[in-house]
Amino acid sequence: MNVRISIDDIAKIAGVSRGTVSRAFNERSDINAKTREKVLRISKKLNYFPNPSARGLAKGRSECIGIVVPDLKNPFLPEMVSSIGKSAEKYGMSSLLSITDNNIMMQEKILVKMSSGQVDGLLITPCESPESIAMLNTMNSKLPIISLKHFERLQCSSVMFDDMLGAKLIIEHLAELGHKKIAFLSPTSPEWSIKQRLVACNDALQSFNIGYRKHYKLQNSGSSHNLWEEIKELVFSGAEKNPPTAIFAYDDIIALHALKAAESCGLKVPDDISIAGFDNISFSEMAGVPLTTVAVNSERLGETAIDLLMRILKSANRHEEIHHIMLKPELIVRKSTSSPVIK
Amino acid sequence: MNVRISIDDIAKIAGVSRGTVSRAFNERSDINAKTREKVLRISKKLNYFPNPSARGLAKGRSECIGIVVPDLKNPFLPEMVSSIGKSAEKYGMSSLLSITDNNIMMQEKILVKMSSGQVDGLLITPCESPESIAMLNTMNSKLPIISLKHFERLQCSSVMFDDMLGAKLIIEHLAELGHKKIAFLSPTSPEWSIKQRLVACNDALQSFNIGYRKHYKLQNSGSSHNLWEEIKELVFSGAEKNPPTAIFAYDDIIALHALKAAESCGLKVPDDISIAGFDNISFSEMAGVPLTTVAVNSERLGETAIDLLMRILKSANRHEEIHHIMLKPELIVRKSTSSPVIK
DNA sequence: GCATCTCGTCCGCTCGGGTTC
DNA sequence: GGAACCCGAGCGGACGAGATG
Repeated sequence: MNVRISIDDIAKIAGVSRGTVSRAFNERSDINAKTREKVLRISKKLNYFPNPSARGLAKGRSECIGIVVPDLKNPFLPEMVSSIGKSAEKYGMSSLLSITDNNIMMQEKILVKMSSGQVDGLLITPCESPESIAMLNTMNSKLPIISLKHFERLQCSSVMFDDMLGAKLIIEHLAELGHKKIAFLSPTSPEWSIKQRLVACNDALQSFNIGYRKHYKLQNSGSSHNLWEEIKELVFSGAEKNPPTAIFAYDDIIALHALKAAESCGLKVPDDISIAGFDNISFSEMAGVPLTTVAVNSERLGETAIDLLMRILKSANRHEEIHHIMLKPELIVRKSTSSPVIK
Repeated sequence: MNVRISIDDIAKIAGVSRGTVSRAFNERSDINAKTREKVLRISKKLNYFPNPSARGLAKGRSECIGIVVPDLKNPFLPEMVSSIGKSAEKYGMSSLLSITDNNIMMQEKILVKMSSGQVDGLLITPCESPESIAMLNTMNSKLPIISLKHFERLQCSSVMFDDMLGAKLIIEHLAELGHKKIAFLSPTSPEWSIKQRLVACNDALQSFNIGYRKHYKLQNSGSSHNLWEEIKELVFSGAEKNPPTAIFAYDDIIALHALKAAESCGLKVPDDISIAGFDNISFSEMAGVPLTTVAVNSERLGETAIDLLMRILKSANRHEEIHHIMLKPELIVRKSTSSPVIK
């Protein structure tokens, strides 16, 4: 019943030695095409596949890549994970997924385990703490690591979307529509990408000679259920004396909440206020008012990251290579932005 | 630089034998607490963790569970995957994720590899084909498999939400609101769960003496971008002579598209038409009109599935055990349903 | 000499019998 | 006679030197 079939069984049935079966599965040249075919045919019939643990031990690599993310709440992340997984599969690599919940201890535990030979390389959306960055810098000499965000002082390769360019595209779009009062709406947390987008915002506003600078900071984290109520309070309450005519939200989730907040106050989007997001998650297209946003092709992100990782893994002097790849985002104009209505 | 530290290094530094280091990492009793602590302290300092491949080979198990899903598009799936991953982590198990894209060949390839010792157990949302089911039935004798859906003739354990009860709750809710014309809106595919919900629908309608039976079948698959346009055509076009006053959508995604379709035709939800979904994905709460739906707690699903898998793995006669666990869903009434307005 | 195959060693660890105090 | 530890075999496969034709 539970007999696990091994390389010896296949060898015996095929009438060859263990080594030959091994060669059949390892794309080595010193094996007759007919023999290989025969071995593979028999293996397939018996659902045999070389034991990955034994293989990993003998080869010194696991043929497995690690994916470490804080959560899968923002739809952008599952899209990315899915694309990473499928790209890895193309190289014959399996994917080990771990969720850190943004907990540094958890991340550390996972990284130690993964770097002990469980995976050959690592794609990570890291926690943003000095300890976390220090640890990644250390690990990177043992294990190729690709960060899916970038931070100051992070010394490993990264693949990410160009935050600054994305923000610039949005601000330019809004400014060109004639908006003079554009606010940025983001979580409070000191995330690198928030900082980047804010800087790009201000730069762009300056280049349009717009002096209005408002940065609304949300207390609740990104996926909180009543985020829109907080936004309502923060942005659309009567307390705001000089309200913006356009809002650039840090991401689509926040933009969608802003949309709901505006509508719940009787405001029409985009007539009364324009709203733009970032990420182009699938729901942004089918919101009540389809969202203007910046598209970051998560498919391409995953593919690029895996391609880079595989290139690094094949490279002899992998430790000297650090690549930073910035993917260009694209402006997607939908219905949630328009010229401000003069009243 | 790239020196991989091994059990022997730790043993040497700690002044003990390899076996003792091993015992420290394996919760075995025959080791002095002080010795264990010392070994673990040294290991931690050097970021040492026993090589999982070597461990897997020696132990005959990988301490890894496999998660196989068609995709991560419907937000329900990432939620489930995330919860599975975190629950597995609690047992010290890593999670190997694979995306099949609903491709049977891909699923087969993945299953063969995983069952070759890559994972100790498997959670899967399987492709619905006879070959797929046959393969799972075969594999189940080699590897504990838990299906996250149930089908006829599937002979392995399953953990899932009670489709029929969920559908019943929705129909009862709508009927009690006074609806007499309730339509079911689902994809065309012959999925088991669609069939289940349809049957439960009809049963419930019958028990309320409602003769109106309309089943709208969508051609596009669940996550298509212009699904709402298809719904508009199918349900809200003038062609429909006897339109329903309430729609029960197969899942929240479809319900949200239906919402958009209705609104794009100038219909008010719920005044002109009630709409209900299934799954309670996070967006259903913050849609323009918050969605009445059936909540299936994905956290609990993941946890239950892993608990069951671990129980099976520990059980001596695992091959004789087949468990089917049905989780009870819960009705969530929001704003998208109300009594029909008499005109 | 070349294509193809066999054989023995080793990968890093776990496990349990044997040993020590 | 335990508690705590050492030691050697073996897990399944990769690999390369040597054998065979």
